[in-house]
Amino acid sequence: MKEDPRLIATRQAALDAAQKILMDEGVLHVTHGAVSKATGISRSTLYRHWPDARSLRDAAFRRIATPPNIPPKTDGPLRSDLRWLLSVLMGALNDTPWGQIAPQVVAAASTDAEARLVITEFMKDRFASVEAVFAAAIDRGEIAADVPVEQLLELAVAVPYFRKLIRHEALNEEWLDKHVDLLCSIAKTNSGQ
Amino acid sequence: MKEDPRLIATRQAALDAAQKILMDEGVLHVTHGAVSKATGISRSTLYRHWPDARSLRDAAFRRIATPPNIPPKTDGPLRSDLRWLLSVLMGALNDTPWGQIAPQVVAAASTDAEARLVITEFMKDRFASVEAVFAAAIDRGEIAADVPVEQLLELAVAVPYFRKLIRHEALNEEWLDKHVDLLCSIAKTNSGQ
DNA sequence: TCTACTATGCAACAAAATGTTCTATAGGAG
DNA sequence: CTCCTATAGAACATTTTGTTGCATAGTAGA
Repeated sequence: MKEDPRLIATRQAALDAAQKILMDEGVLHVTHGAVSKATGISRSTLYRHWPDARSLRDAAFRRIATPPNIPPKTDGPLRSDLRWLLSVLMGALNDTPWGQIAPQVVAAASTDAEARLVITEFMKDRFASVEAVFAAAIDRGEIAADVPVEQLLELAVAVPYFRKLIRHEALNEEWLDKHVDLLCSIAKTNSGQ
Repeated sequence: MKEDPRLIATRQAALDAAQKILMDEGVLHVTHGAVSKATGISRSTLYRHWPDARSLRDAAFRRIATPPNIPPKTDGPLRSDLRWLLSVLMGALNDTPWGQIAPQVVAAASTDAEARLVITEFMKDRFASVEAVFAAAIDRGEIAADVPVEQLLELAVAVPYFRKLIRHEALNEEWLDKHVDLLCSIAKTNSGQ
């Protein structure tokens, strides 16, 4: 049995609006009333879909926070693979809802286990991708087997997040080049410690 | 003319409670009603001090977000100076209200110019401290003059914040040692690029 | 097309949170 | 002791939040 198309349409329109409100005005303003006014959907219908304010906010979070699962390239030289992957991450932070919403999720995570789960899952994927790139480089003998991969992973991902979420500075091609340069340089000189 | 001691006492007690609520339950629960119930101060008095919910929350934020201004040590070897400074930062993130509240400030910053200002000011101080450490090391000839200091600064600060705020992982002595090791190693091998 | 089902809109309602205003009281300053 | 002012408390208006019943309209299936 298929779902009633009206359910789907309502949910979609409501979450679209909730997402926009979340990004533009912050989590405080994501309410049934605000979504109703933005969409024309009646409050009672919204309450039927999401029984209270919290479930509505959670739904908005979860919808945005679904990560685009990106399989890493591991064929080129390390520099090329790394640049491609971080370029995708940069694009996601700059141009997708996730980039705008991440700060709110981060904050929610400090008091909400659900949001914390969203983040750790998301990060696990990120780290796995970057790790695959380094592992391939080690397999190819391009970098030593004993480079501190864990730390490199963290550097690779921490810096773009820090710049974007905390410092509110631009992530652009120029920065990306420098960042990749530094990572490669570390990977190639920091073995055997 | 001095301020009425009752004003001071009320403000302090109220903000103490607001701070605790902010950390324990999140910004959503910082309300005049909640603070009144927690402190015994009447709602009307609280409204006299902070005319609306937003100003109360802002006050709670600003009170916590005041950074402890830490002058860096620049006399020892680089490794020692760096470790001392990052150890203080680690301590602040682990054990002070700032560490618990930072995620909320980060989130607020995405829609609130005031919060954004708090963060950038705070970060400017952090960066200046770390920069002083590197500059001293360059003066002593301990590291080359052309190491990419800007990037090193960012690495030094980004990683602890990322671990704490986003990954919710522990900052401990073991991690600190590794982090400082890596930073020194980068500083000493990455000149002239 | 006809029928049974169900999601929606709407209005009325209850409950709680959010602000406002007034008055009596108590603490602090000179 | 006296004036000033901050607070407590209650009464009140307003907005937000959540609930319920009912008429309407869209959907699926025969």
